[in-house]
Amino acid sequence: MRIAELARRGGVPVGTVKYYLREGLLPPGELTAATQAQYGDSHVQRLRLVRALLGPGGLSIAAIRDVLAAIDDPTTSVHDALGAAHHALPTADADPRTEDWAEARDHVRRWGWTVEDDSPNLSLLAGALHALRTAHFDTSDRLLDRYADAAAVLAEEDVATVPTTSMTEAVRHVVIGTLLLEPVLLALRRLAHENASMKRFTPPP
Amino acid sequence: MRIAELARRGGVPVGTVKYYLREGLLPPGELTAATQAQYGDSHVQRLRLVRALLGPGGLSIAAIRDVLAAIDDPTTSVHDALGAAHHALPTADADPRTEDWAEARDHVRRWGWTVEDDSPNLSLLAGALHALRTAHFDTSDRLLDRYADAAAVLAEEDVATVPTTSMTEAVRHVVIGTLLLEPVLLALRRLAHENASMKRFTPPP
DNA sequence: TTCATTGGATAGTGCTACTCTCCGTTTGTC
DNA sequence: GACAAACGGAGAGTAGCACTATCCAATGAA
Repeated sequence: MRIAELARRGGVPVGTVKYYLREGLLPPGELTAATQAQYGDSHVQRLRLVRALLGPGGLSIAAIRDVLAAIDDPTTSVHDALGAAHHALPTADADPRTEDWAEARDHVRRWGWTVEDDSPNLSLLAGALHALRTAHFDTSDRLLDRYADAAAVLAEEDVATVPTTSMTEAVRHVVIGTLLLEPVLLALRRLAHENASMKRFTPPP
Repeated sequence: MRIAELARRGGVPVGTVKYYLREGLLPPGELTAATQAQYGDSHVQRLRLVRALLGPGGLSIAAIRDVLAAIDDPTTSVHDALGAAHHALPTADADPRTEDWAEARDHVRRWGWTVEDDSPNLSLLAGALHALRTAHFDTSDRLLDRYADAAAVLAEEDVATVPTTSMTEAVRHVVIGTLLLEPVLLALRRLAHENASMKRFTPPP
């Protein structure tokens, strides 16, 4: 197919496809002449993946480029691909202060989790906890433990369902599952809040 | 205090404070002369709240304005404040297709949750599920049920710990808890993924 | 033959969250 | 009492991002 059909099947304007090609998010098509190229189904799938990561996934163009590079690199291990996905995500702009970072690390240690010492996710947690504190919102260890328990249960499940057939598939599954299930989880939590708040604060008719 | 100290205590440049004043995110100080105003501790707290919502919270200036208006309005009920917070959040730009929306609603019904028929969170869930599908990521009902269970447990806990002393405090607690615990949950899930992936895919030394 | 479409490159747009500059006024300091 | 620094307020300007528009020569379909 040519660029117009690729754009149509991906649900985006032609100009946007050209932009993605320029930015390296889509591999170039196979040139059949100086001004003619062919695209295949793999291009359609890649385009749709880019759109999913851009929208609900909340990634930037640059972050998507990193994630795709990790997916495409045949030497990437599943664990490294997950790391690449984490590194590619929007990190806290300013590195959190040492005390916040230490607090985050202590929590993780308390739960018996093994993570990299310089994991960007530790900075993320530190930043999130710092934000709560500056907003004067008390977070008891008990509350955090519950959140950690829930996160652990979901993560175990996610990792357990990684396909072992092909490394490429495994990497794809881990990256997409990590990134695209996040908005699902947030939406579910908000809906659950709505339900719980309804039951608690509005009297039945 | 005057604007320079307010800015220092909030950790932002003076120009940014002026911008927030202009945008209505901070109430004006008390004028003591034509070019002199006094700010209090409440301004510092409000400024820090704005920064927390802007950074880890991921809200836009306009969204923050709506959330603050709900917090400040003495007639807001706790349930309405939660709704205001949800409405203020970045919603999926395009309204999801009817089939996605119906699927989301069916899931919620299956879990026995009571939510508004036109809740923006339903659109959010629909968009998130649609993104997974376009990325060719299979989501079994069983997986979704696990995520829903986890979300329900956390939401029950969150709603149960809302202070009942003062309505203003309750509204503040609900809004901040809803918005600022989201990045905490995401960070925890990523750390749990890192831990689970480490245990599963890298052999012990 | 005609005319829209193609791949490719460059420049421009709209939006957001600031940031800069300017103004006349006030304050603290010498 | 002089005077530089800081003040509140307003408007214009900036940087980054994700496109979007325009142009070009070459090509394909009618």
